[in-house]
Amino acid sequence: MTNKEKQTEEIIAEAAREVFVEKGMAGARMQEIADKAGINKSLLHYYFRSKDKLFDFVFSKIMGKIGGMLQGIMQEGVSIEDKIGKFVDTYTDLLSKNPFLPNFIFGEITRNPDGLIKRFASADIKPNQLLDPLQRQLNKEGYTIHPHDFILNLLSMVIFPVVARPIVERIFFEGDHKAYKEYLLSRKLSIVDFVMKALQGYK
Amino acid sequence: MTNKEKQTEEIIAEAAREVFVEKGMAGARMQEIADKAGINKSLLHYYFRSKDKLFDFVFSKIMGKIGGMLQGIMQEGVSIEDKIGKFVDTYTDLLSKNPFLPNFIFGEITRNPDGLIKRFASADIKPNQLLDPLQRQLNKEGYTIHPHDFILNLLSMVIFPVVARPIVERIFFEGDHKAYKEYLLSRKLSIVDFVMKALQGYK
DNA sequence: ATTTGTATTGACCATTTGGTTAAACTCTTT
DNA sequence: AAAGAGTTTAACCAAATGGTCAATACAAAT
Repeated sequence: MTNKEKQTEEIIAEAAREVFVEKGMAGARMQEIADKAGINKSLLHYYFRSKDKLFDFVFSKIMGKIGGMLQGIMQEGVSIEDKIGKFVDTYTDLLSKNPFLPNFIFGEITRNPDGLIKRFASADIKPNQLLDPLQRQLNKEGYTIHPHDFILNLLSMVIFPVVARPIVERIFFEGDHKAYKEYLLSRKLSIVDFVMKALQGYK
Repeated sequence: MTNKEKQTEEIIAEAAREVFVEKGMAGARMQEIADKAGINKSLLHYYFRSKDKLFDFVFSKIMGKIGGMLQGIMQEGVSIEDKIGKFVDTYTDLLSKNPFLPNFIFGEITRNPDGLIKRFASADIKPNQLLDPLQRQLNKEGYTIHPHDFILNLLSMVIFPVVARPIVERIFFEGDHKAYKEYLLSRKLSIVDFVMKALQGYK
């Protein structure tokens, strides 16, 4: 039945997401996905014809979700500082709950860069619709920093500490995971502060 | 002969480094390493007993090299601004020549975080010897920023744009690789500028 | 209850892949 | 040149892995 179909497909997709995100395309095993979904391996191929197809499905879904969040934040006509704050807040929470996500995304994008164009298209993400308004806004508020630098610095400071989690956790907090997570959340304020202080220098 | 042995081992290690760094542990194939080294696959196992051992050798060597560079820069008794400048310069060049390096390192460290402790020990890296002097220096020069935030922000801005290369290259430069690379180098100044401007706010 | 279409499974297959082994080659030593 | 140690190769192996297929369980419709 369609209802049952939808449910099983959902269960499989979620199991696949977890395994793919943690192990990557090459490291993921169809058997492990099947086990995690509590089904037979053949059923994976019944719903999604191949590993590639399943991966594609999972990856596109993730990209769409992330891109959508970004567009939501950036499109609102609020001040630079509020945008920064909301961006840092939203993505810090997201990454805090999905620590493997950045590594997964960048790893797979590096492995197959050509897929990016297709994915942007299918997820309906239009980068220029994010960049151009930001540039105008920076101009209008009198900041001379190039928007490429601005957005990249901001993204870096939010995402990188998650990518480098094992190192940060060990070196800064002697392996204390709780301390690391608290620090990550405390960076919400810290990053906004840092960026705003830097921006003052560009006025 | 020991001379010949050394030479072949070197060739193998270099081939293995290239393949491992680009494909990761799970994605790398012993056959591909053998091909790249221009030798028989059996010879890989003759020199390095297993894929794991070979990987371990390659990874430790890389970590040692990177850690060494970092220690070299940080230990010198120069001003904060000069340290930042030298750090950004050195690592931007390194990453520009080894674009797969960050993804590789963070991917593998995420895959096997426990190996980190062992690796730091064997590469003779002592994180506190880097952090403590920096903290004192920030204090002495009157900056109130926490050294964790400072060092993480700096690392982020240098490393992240390389990790996210395919995305940056596509969105910012419509896939123009040369433009991306030039931008990466131009960030040397841009980052130092940004960080110094931010630091002014912490005085 | 029987049929019919869908969902699910177990057994099986072909290929890939890390690894082994015995033979062959090379180079040095005597 | 013969011996011998170290180096390199081709052939092979066992396990893992993505994928197929025929058979079965299941649910709804007749």
